[in-house]
Amino acid sequence: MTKSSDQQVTTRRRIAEATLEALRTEGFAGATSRVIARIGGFNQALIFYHYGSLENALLAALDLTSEDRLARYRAALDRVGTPEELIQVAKRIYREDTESGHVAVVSQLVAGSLARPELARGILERTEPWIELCEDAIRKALADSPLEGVLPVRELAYGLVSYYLGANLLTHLGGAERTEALFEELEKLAPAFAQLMRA
Amino acid sequence: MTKSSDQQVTTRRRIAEATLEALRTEGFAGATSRVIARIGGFNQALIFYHYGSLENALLAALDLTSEDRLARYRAALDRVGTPEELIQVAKRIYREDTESGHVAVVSQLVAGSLARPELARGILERTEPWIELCEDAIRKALADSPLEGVLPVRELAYGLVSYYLGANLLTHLGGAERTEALFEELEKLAPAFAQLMRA
Amino acid sequence: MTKSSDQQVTTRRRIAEATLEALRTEGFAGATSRVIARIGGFNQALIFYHYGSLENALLAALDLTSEDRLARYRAALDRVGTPEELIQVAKRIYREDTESGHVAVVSQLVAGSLARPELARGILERTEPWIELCEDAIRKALADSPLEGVLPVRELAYGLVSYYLGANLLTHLGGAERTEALFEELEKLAPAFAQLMRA
Amino acid sequence: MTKSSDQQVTTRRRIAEATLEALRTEGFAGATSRVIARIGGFNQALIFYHYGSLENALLAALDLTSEDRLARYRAALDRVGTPEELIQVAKRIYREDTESGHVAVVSQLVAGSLARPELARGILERTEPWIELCEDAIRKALADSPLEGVLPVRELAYGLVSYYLGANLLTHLGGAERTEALFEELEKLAPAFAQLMRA
DNA sequence: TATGAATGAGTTTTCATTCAT
DNA sequence: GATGAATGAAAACTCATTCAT
Repeated sequence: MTKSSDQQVTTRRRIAEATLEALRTEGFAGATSRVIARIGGFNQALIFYHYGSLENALLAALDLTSEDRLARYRAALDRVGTPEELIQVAKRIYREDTESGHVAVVSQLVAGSLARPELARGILERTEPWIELCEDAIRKALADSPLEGVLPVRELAYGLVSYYLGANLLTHLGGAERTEALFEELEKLAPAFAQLMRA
Repeated sequence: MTKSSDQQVTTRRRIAEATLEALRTEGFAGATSRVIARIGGFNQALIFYHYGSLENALLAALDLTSEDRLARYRAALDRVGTPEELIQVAKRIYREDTESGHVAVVSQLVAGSLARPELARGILERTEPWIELCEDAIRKALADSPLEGVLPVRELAYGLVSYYLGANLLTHLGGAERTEALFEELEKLAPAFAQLMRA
Repeated sequence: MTKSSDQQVTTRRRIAEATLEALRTEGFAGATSRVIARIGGFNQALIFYHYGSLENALLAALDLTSEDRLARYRAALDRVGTPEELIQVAKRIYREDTESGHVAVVSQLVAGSLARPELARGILERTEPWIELCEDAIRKALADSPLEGVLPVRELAYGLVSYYLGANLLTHLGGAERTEALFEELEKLAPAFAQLMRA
Repeated sequence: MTKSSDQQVTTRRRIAEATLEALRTEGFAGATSRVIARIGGFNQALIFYHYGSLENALLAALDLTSEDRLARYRAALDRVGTPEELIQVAKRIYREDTESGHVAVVSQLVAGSLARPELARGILERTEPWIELCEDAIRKALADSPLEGVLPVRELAYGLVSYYLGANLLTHLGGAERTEALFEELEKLAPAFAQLMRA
């Protein structure tokens, strides 16, 4: 790899990181080229030089955080065997995501993209791997149970992703504890559910 | 009631209605004071005279649509007795909301409020009656079943509202059929679930 | 007329005048909203409030100078009887236009509109009365001569307007004396031409 | 000539050609360094390395097309003897120029240079050979006629160039047929004019 | 009560040009 | 000789809001 392409990679990444930071701290409406440039310490025009448009930079920021989270979750799911464990992992993921700001960024982008068809398309594409992740999770949890083959896995996975998005939105409106409470209750119910599944 | 206060009520309502229409047709980002004034056929400044800020007008628009829908849903739920019926009602509500544009407005507002704490607070407050509605619905569906008193009604209700919000967001990003598909599958499963409940 | 509509007229006019001044002193490329606002002593946004777009303001400026000049020329032509007088009037018009900056503005706009179809349309429309003016002039000069009915008046008029535009462009590139020289020579030839016409 | 200077010539020419193409297809306003570089398949900075500024590159493009056209027209004029033929040649030249895009480029440059004194100077210089061409043409058409020595050849030549420029501008604003119509009429009149000249 | 006019601050994007390599 | 990266300055336009009337 030559020096210049090295540098390009670095700069592109710096821009994506600044964009991510802007989304985290200022939200979608605040992630303007000016703000991103100030955060990253570079010229506004650099964003357009490297990404062509703000929207592309926003998608790059989304990729930055998503790829990292996806990898982590896949690893976590590999160690999951029972429904109880699944709920626990889901709860941990939600916490981690909330604390790291990942979900904040995702929900900001999803919400903000409502008015921008181009951006919406990019985001919809990026939803796919998450739905697949959920599918795998559900499939694993149901394996060797009487529910295997009965529940509509693909649709439930889509429902889970929908729920996550909505929960994040509400969390940001100020409903964090209530989402936590739901997890707590589900955790309590999990053993009963597991028993049911074995029957 | 004097004539002037009469007229004030009327004007306030006209503004709220124009705001609602703007949200429906142009989305949150397009619901600017200029657009609202054009739709309603009045002066931009009137919005600020009557509501003090755009955000308040947006909340008034939300109230306008919410009160109407809430009343309708309460009536629908009064006639629900079984889980099967509940699912059917939920599906019908989702369809109606989607077609009427109500959910579009709600999700636009929730999404748009992410960056505006003032607006976010107002919207969170207005979530409460919807959660209560869901609570009642769940409670009714579980009545006289072995699950009564076992499932965490309040938390599940919050989860349902979260899901609705997320589903709407994804619907607007272009995932309408998939949400429909989930409802179809749940409808098929409802009888089995009802039977389970009776055991 | 109410005060407010009075004021509106005044402000619209102030904007058009500032735009005209900007065209005169800074040329088409320099007639930006910022420059116009600085010249007129008002806010940039005011231009868009009153005219919707920069192009409309530019056309308003064109109208401002054109209407005035057209009226003047019509009056001058009313007093013209012979070809000699016509040439003299044409020469005087060219001088006045050059000195007043009218032709500078027109050629700037015509030139600048090459890249802007919307603007070009507006300008083309405004060419019509000038072509008609030339038609009248030619027709009058040929009246009762053997050339009457022989020369293609309408086409020649269009040719004259074309020439004026080109001459102005070249004048601004630095060729003023040469255009003047042509007028001088034509003036000398006019008597011979007049005599020819009577034959 | 060394290899490197050979290559330099080639590159300079490639740049000028790309600039010409940009002027032809995108107009003056669209002939930006970015566009030129894209068309030519080289780096933006190369333009400045070889020509110092965009304006110089634009002038080089003008030279490229002008030299070619000039040579062609000189050849055409060599075969012209009568006024009838002259009009025909003029008409053909106008058509060819319009179709080849040459006049588009010239008028774009003249128009665009209004606001740039440096560019204007360069373009004015390049007008000279065209005026001379017209002078030769007129002189030839008048040879051995009673008008020889009477008409102001140099001034008329300048007038013709002015007219050509203006006609091109108007053609681009949308008045192509009208310029054509003038040529048609002049063609019809040419025989009468020729006869007059012989008298 | 209602409005037209006005504005400061902001938006995304583009430009010609420079510079280190 | 050639290039990718970078930038300051500027463009047209929009916004929520204010204010005098």
